[in-house]
Amino acid sequence: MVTDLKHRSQSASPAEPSDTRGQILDVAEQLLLERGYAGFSYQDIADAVGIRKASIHHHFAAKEDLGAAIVNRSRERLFTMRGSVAEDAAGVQKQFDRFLRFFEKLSVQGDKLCIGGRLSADLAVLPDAVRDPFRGFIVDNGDWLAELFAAGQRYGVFKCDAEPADQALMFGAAVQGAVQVARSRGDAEFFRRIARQLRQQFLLTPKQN
Amino acid sequence: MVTDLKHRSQSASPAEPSDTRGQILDVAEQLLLERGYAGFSYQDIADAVGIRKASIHHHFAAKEDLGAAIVNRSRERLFTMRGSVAEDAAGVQKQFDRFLRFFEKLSVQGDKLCIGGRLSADLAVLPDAVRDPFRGFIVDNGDWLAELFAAGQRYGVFKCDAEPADQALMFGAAVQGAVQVARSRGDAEFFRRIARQLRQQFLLTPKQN
DNA sequence: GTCTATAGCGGGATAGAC
DNA sequence: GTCTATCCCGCTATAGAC
Repeated sequence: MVTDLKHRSQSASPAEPSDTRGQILDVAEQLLLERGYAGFSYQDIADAVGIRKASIHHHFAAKEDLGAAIVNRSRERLFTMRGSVAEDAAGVQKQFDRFLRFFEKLSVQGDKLCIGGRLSADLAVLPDAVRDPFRGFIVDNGDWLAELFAAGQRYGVFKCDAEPADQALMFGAAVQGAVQVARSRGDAEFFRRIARQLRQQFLLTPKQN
Repeated sequence: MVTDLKHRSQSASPAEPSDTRGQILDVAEQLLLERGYAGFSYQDIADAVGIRKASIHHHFAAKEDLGAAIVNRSRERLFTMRGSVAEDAAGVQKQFDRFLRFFEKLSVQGDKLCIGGRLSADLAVLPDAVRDPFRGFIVDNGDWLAELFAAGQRYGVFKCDAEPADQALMFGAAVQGAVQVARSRGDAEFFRRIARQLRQQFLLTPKQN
């Protein structure tokens, strides 16, 4: 279950101009994904939102509170967006597709990593208050992928040549690595090539696109 | 060709106690892989080597010089370690294995990323003097993997169900992602599971191990 | 809830003695 | 080649007026 959060209403980005807390959260998340946890400052956020950096402390007393809030929001977002694993072939295939497309969009829209890849790279410089919820996020995500692959084999969507849990693990790693490779080569086309390859590798009836 | 470097003799770690420059380079590389480019300081290095931080500037005037030196050394090391792509089945299989094992060792020995994953995550906060040689490193590595997979199909080591260049891309991404996943879950066993999966996926005759 | 002002720290970098 | 001492900067965080 997802931890209960006070500010559920701000889950959907972007926040309204009147919602300062939401704006801070949105801006901080973008900066985090682009530059890493140590790579953005309250000053950067203040400039983007149009307030003074001291004011941010009113909404997030310490930076680690802000970091934890970003992680918790992502976790909640993931949870509601993907829903439970479907119980028929068409549904599973759709979820598989949506998953891939989510990362493709990230990769295309520029210089960002997904929150998983980002914080996993920052792990050594993360305060406990951020690292702990992040670990939960990672486990959540892995469990869901394993379920998806199990269902996919059951309903004849995926090839059955290995343990679904191991396939899910490899698939997750490949997607994460693909985002990175595409970014470091400065060319989103690399992500698409890898995605096509993954579809051929795992799906019994891969679509063309 | 690898750019000519003045200090080739320090390529093999660890450096002797008398070789201060080499020691700085070794320590800095470890810190970089663990914490990222912005996550380590001249002070950290000074403490580990047992000198004052001002002394480091004598060997590396600015931090970006140190960063560039680490990248260039890694590039050179990769270049000599792997050699040219073999021209027979046994040789290719051995190189494929060595490649996987290199990352497995990284993953097992603890809290580190490979230099590719590390700097690719730090890309947005990297000075040009570090980013440029790093991009060269990435391209080098991708080219070599593509050659390896082409040879592997030619000599019947790998399965032939796709363009070798695309397979190489996906393989590289999966390995990179696997290092990250294993690290963020704090369990090197995940890397081994993914590695086994990759062998089954690509090799015609995967070894048991 | 936002502001000005400032404390306190650690970063990279430099000057100059030895 | 290493040292001490110092500069200047940007960071997180706090105090207190409005």
